Amino acid sequence: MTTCPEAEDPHWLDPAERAAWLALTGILFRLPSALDSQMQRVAGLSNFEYLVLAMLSETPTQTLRMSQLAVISNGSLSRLSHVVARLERQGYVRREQGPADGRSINAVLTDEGLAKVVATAPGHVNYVRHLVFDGLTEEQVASLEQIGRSILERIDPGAPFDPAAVARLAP
Amino acid sequence: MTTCPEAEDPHWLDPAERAAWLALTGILFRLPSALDSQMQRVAGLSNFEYLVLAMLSETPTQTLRMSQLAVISNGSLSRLSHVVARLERQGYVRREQGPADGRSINAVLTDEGLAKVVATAPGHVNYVRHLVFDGLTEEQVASLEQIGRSILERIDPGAPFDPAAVARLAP
DNA sequence: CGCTAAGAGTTGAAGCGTCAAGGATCCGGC
DNA sequence: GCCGGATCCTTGACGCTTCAACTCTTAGCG
Repeated sequence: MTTCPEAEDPHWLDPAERAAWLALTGILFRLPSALDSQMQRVAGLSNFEYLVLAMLSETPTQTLRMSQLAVISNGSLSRLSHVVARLERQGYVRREQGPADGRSINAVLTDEGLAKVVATAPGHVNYVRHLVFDGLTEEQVASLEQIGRSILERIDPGAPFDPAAVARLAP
Repeated sequence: MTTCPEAEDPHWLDPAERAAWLALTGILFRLPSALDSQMQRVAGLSNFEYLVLAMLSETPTQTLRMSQLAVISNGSLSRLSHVVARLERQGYVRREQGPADGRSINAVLTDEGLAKVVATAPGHVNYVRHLVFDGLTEEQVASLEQIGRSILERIDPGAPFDPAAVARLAP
């Protein structure tokens, strides 16, 4: 992101690319809002807060250290710190010292937090399915994955793709 | 968005869908940040601010009424109002009464605003090409458009897809 | 052993978006 | 001709994210 080609070469998008770009930016603006407002309405959570809880819930011990949690939930450490502070205030998460490294802090999902995820997840999945997958063929789903991976690889070369894979690295 | 199926039916995503969903959420989180920070760095503008200026510049008279501009730049009217206020302070945009309807306000791109777009657009397009299109085949580009349209149609049924088409409706 | 550099996490301030409220103008029925 | 509702836009407050310090800890190196 720091080094990138910005050579001025007015080489515009062709019509097919332009159409695709329009569709992509439309998604970029509208899908997060849709997810956020549904989540806010039915669970009183932001989409990112839910994601943090969900990631914790998918781990064997409901525990993840902050820096890992930040990566797999696609957020900065600073953002996560603020969010976990809020979630802790609401009783969904608890923070404790990691045993090995004196610098590390583990976020732990509380029972209430787990209950919240269990209560919220099905509706969330249904909504995602309704907005995205119900309208796509199998081939399109496969294509979407390939396209997404390609773009992600270009934004952040060598970045981990699957959150679960990152979580499994946990000590 | 107000009415949607939330019947609790724990019908999870299959592996292919899950992989696609991971890729899509990755894009949803990371692509906007990447675009925003590049735009901030090279032009001192947010991506949304740039979009507003760009939409105005593509219009024959560099003029669009606020409500239309809000739609084609994928934002709420309130957001646009704040943003145009900032852009006006910077001298890139001017606001004037629409002649026909006493309620309508036209946003007009100033000469400085046009110059800003002209200076910024090539680098932006190159960056978009670099992040997105350089990694995709023709078939994938076509597929991306279809997928995007499908999702957008489901988020907001009957919404206009092509900004240019909306702009052409301008009186 | 110190001593410096790098990593982990937190904090506070500043900026932006959303939401709810409000003022202004237009339209439709009576 | 006028009153009620709808449309267009703005405003202010609040909440969240980012950014830039800052603290505390660990690792490397002489």
